[in-house]
Amino acid sequence: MVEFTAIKPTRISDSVVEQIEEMILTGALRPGEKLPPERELAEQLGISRPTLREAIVILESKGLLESRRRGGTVVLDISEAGISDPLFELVRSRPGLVFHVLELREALEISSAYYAASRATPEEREAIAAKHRELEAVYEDPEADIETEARIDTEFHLSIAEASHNLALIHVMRGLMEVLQSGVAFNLDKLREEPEKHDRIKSQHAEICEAVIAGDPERARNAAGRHLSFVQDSLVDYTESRRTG
Amino acid sequence: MVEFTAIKPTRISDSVVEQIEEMILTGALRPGEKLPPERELAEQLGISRPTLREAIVILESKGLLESRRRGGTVVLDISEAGISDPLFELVRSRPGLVFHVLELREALEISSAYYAASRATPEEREAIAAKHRELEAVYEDPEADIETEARIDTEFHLSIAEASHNLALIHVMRGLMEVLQSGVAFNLDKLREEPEKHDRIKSQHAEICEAVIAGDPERARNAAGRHLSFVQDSLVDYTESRRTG
DNA sequence: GTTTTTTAATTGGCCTGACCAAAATACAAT
DNA sequence: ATTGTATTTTGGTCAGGCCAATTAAAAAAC
Repeated sequence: MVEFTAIKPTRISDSVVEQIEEMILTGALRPGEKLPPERELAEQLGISRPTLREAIVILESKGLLESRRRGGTVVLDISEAGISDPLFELVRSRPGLVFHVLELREALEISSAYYAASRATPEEREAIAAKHRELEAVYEDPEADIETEARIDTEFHLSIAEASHNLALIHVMRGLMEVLQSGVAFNLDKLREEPEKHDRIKSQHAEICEAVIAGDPERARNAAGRHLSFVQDSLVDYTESRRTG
Repeated sequence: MVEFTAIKPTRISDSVVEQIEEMILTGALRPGEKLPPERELAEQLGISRPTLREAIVILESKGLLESRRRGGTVVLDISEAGISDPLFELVRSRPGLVFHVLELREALEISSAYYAASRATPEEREAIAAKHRELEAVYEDPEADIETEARIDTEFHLSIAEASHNLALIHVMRGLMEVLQSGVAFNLDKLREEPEKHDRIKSQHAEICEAVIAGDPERARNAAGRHLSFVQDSLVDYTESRRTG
């Protein structure tokens, strides 16, 4: 008995998607270029407008096109598209989910800190301390840009996760931090611009660092919890204030 | 000078995409389930069929739905859609990582229970209670096979995660439970065969359930923590005893 | 009575044609 | 010249219809 794979009759809109996708990828359609108006293009392709629109909205959801009323449909920059993690896509398309991700991060950081305090090797403790010193240095440096600070911050937290000796935890944390940093980080960065909050974050980092290095799991866990709660609350405040005034 | 961010008038099809997407991600729409016929659904949503179709083809291109002529539109298995999770492969190749996954699960369950107790709607609380009753019934049924019990068990825990209203949490929990169930479940199932431990798990489930339904976040969090700690410890015991004797 | 064939109903795929509203342009008025 | 007002372009949406695949029911054949 031979096995046959189910065949899917190609939908007309799907082949249009492929066609335009290829034109964009090969450079036949360059970023910024404008597609013909829907009515016109539909006629050129010999299909109806609703069908063409199906293709267009798909390409739009893929981040390859953008349509504006009266403005036509333009090709976007491909370099801004990409990344396959479904979670990433989700958050990118719906910024409100940052809070979900932060809650998840809180859960993970608490565990990370706890296990790191219990299990970290002397080398790992030293690595964490080193990252923390680096972070403090960036804090003091008026020249340092916000992006560098965010990167070091992330690395500091990841170094703790790594010391937890839990591959699953590390795996998820890595993905999470990536999501938070690319495309959403601007939100978090705003926090750093408020000196008062900046200072509290600084001391929270120090506390986590000390607890982990001292090998006090309970204290590390609590410190991590406080830190993430504070970040969440601050972000809520910021979002609120921007919304209302 | 105030800064204004460009606003894009939401397209109807996009909001439908979000709506259905969320229903799938939260589990309101389960894999295999069939959507109403396009004409009917369009009427329910108060929109036209072409517009609804735009939403459907987008979801199809994302791998969340599949439409067949005459067959209707069905929800695909999200886990099969994004095969990409490396965690799965990792655990498969190294069974020792079950403990890592269990620790991660502990972190997630604690948060899930906490937020579920805070945020669950009456419907969700009832759903959780129903799953728990189902689980209790399986406990009593001497005919029930271990596999069914494991499945219901998983569903019970997932129903709590879903009530947390946190998509990121749900997303990771789903993947985790799948990893635990396929290929590693045999380990956990052994626990059920020891009557004494079985009973304790049973009462722990009851406690989590009660706390979540009562809306007591602290108690829910603690109950979840105790449960997962116990599962971990039991598994350590079992692994030890098998290794030494 | 069981199997095969025919028929009918359901449902996604596609089309035509139209109206609306946002936005850019051209034009008129101040 | 600047402001205000039509006009036109163009995406967003709707309405209703036809086609074709597929399944389920009914009829026919065995």
